[in-house]
Parts: sequence; C-alpha cells; structure tokens
Amino acid sequence: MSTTNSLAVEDLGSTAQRERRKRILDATFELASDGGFDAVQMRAVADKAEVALGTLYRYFPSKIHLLVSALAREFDRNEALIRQMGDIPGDTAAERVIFVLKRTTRGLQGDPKLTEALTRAFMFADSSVAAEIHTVGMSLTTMLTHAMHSGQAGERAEPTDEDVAVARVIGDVWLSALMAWVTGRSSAAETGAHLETAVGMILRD
Amino acid sequence: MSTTNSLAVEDLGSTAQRERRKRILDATFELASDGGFDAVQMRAVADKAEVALGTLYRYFPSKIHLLVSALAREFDRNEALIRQMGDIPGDTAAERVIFVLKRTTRGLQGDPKLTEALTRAFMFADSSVAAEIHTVGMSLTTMLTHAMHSGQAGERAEPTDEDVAVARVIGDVWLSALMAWVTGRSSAAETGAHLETAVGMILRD
DNA sequence: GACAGAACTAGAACGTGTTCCTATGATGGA
DNA sequence: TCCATCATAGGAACACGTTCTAGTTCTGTC
Repeated sequence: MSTTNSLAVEDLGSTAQRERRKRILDATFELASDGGFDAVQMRAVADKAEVALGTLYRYFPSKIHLLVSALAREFDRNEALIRQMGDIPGDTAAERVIFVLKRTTRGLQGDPKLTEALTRAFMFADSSVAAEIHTVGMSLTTMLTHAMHSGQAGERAEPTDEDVAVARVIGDVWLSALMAWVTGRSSAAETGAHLETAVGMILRD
Repeated sequence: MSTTNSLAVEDLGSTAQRERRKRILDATFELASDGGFDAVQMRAVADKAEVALGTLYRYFPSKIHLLVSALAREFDRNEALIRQMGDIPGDTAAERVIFVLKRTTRGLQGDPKLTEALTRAFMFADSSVAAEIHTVGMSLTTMLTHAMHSGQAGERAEPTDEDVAVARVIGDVWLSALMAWVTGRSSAAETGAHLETAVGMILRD
C-alpha cells in the first residue's frame, strides 16, 4: 500500500479507524457544503473531525485526494440509490440516460458549494489521484450502461465495448457540463438542455 | 475594467505595457514548458519577465488567470494557423473535425508539461476566470464549426445553432480526453481513438 | 503484565500564492 | 517646466497546503 493513495475502507483494520475515516469525510462534506472548495481547509477538517493534522494526512495524502474520495463516496451512494429504485423510466436508452443524468445533476445542484468543491478537486487532480478518479469513472460508466439497458432484454448481460464507449462519451459531456455550471458559465436550465441535446445526438436509436 | 479580469492586449495603452504583457506570457510558457503547472511560480514568472511581483498581479490577478490567458493566446495562434492553411482535408464533416482535433492534440502533446500546466489551470478555474474561459471556448467552437463546413457550399455562412451545439459537445469530449491524457489516465493513442469514436458517434452524415 | 512497533496528538516550520506598503519613475495636462 | 496621477520596483507580511519532530497512546505478541 503506497503512501500516495488514500486509505480505502478495506485498508482499515479497526473500528476506530473506520470511524475516523468516516468522521473525516463527514467533516469534509460539511465544510464543503458550507463554503465550497476554499472552505475545506485541512486544519479545519482535522479540527472538525477531531483528528490531528498528521492523521488526516495519513488517511488522505492531499486535499485533492480527500475531496475526490468524498466524491467517490457520494457517487457510490447515488449509484446505490438509483440501482435500488429498480427499472428506470423511459422507453428509449436516450430517455433513460437523460433521466439518470438529470436526477444526478439535480442532486448535485441542490448543494452548489459542495458540488463546486468536489468537481473542482476532480478536475484539478493529477496522476497521483488516478486510483480515486478511476473509481469515480467506474461508478459513472456503470450507472450509464445500467440506464441504457434497464428493463430491456439482456439487461443482466455485461455491457459491450460499444456500450462502454458510449457511456464514456456521455460521461465526458456530463462532466464538462457540470464544470460549466459550477464555474457559473451556464445555468441549471442550460445545463439540462445541453445534456439532452448531447445525449440525443449520441444515442439515436 | 474590473480588477478581477486579466488585462487584455486592447486594454494596454503604451508599447511598454504591451511588451511587459508579452514578456510575462513568454516567461509563463517557458516555465510551464520546463516544469509544468508547479514550476509556474509567480515569483519565478516575475523574475524571468523582469517585472515586479506586484506588476505581474496587476496584469493577471491570479496564477490561474495567467495560465488561462496563456492558453487563450495559444488557441488563438493555433486557430490562425489552421485558418490560414485554407481548406481542411477530409470528405465528410467528421473527417475534417477529426483532422483539426488530432492536429491540435498532437501540437499539445508535443509539449506535455506545457499542456499539463495550461489544461489544469483551465480545469481548476472558477467563475472569476469566466471571461478568459469564454475566449478559449469561442476559439474552440469557431475552429470546429469551420472544420465542419470547410470547402462546403455555404462555407462562409454563420454556423447554425445546431452547428454550435455539435461543436460544443465535441469540444466537451475533447477537453475530457485531454484531461485524461494529461493526468496519465490514457495514452496518446487511446486519446486519439476515443476522439475518433466520439466524433463518429456525433457526426454521422 | 511487559514489550515493540504502529498510530495518534500537538504544534512548529516551510513553500508558494496572494496582499500590502513605501519609494521611485513615467506620463500627460496646466 | 512643474505638478498630479498613475504604474512599477522591491520587499515584507499573511494564509493555507504540506512536512516534520517529539512525545503519547493504542494494539498485538510473548
């Protein structure tokens, strides 16, 4: 286990450690939700999580690792939520994909500062955060391929390479749209419209 | 002219000022090219440009503004280059778009550290950099709509809303692909392949 | 229970982005 | 030419991410 990676839940032996990790991520969410990226100050996170600064850095080797890990947890939860709601409404793949994207986007837009913090960290991440970023990418791809096939024959089959390629392109567009929204370059409505247009282009049935 | 914006060339009265601005951007390129984002240190830029730190901040209110302005200049030059080479090779819009994207990408990949610096700054930018980001977005959109229509009837007409929407989606994918490459999550070859796939999906003739 | 090693705390210290201050030089109008 | 104003130089000062050190507590093993 190299020191350049965040400590994942599986890496942590004791209950106390898992609780520390949770307290840290909770504190991160709270601070981010209040004041965005800039308010997530490492000393403040450590204080709020009741953990020493050095310990915080033991669990997450940088602020970016911390925030991207927080994003990964958020995505995991979102994916679980969507998965447990069963079949996704919509007759075509495009409709279903737009449904989950809009739902996810709406969830994020409900907490703009938090979203700003998580998104900017994700965008700023360099190669040392590759592992955490990969986790996020997988969640997104899984969610999208699941939406594409939900309720269809062969739903349980592995997604094809083509499915994955489509999901990646849609994920790219979604991230860019999210970034445009976060940086105030487009409104929520424009973001939604842009997403619909793009998915319509890519997923013509 | 608000202090939250970089000083554009047009804002500068005297020749000495235009030269200062140029020296600053040149120094930025040089440092970025050598050591990437981290090597572009404001004190180092000021030294190399033979300008006081305070002056640097007068011209560019933050490191991010500085780097995004550098990116804008680079894009302008790239667009001019492509525009002056006349008709773009390729029989279909997709082929022509792929041509300019690959050409631009190759240019960037030829100087990885520089690209890392510029891309990460762009990705990290917040709303205070909206103006500079918009400049970059316009260059990209213009380049793409130009490629879509190059050599076609009605080449000189204004791009339609649909053209712009398509260009924006392609621009989104391109940025994400560039980011994946910059952060070492995908190779140059994969980046190229991904772009081709995506453009193929979006621009089916 | 005693010990070894890992994990944790508290806080100092360092680097770099950013701000601020004072003195000096350039410019344009009376 | 002289003055007012603004731009620049030079450098101190501050904030926050990150690293490091010394001492303390926890955990597992004999």
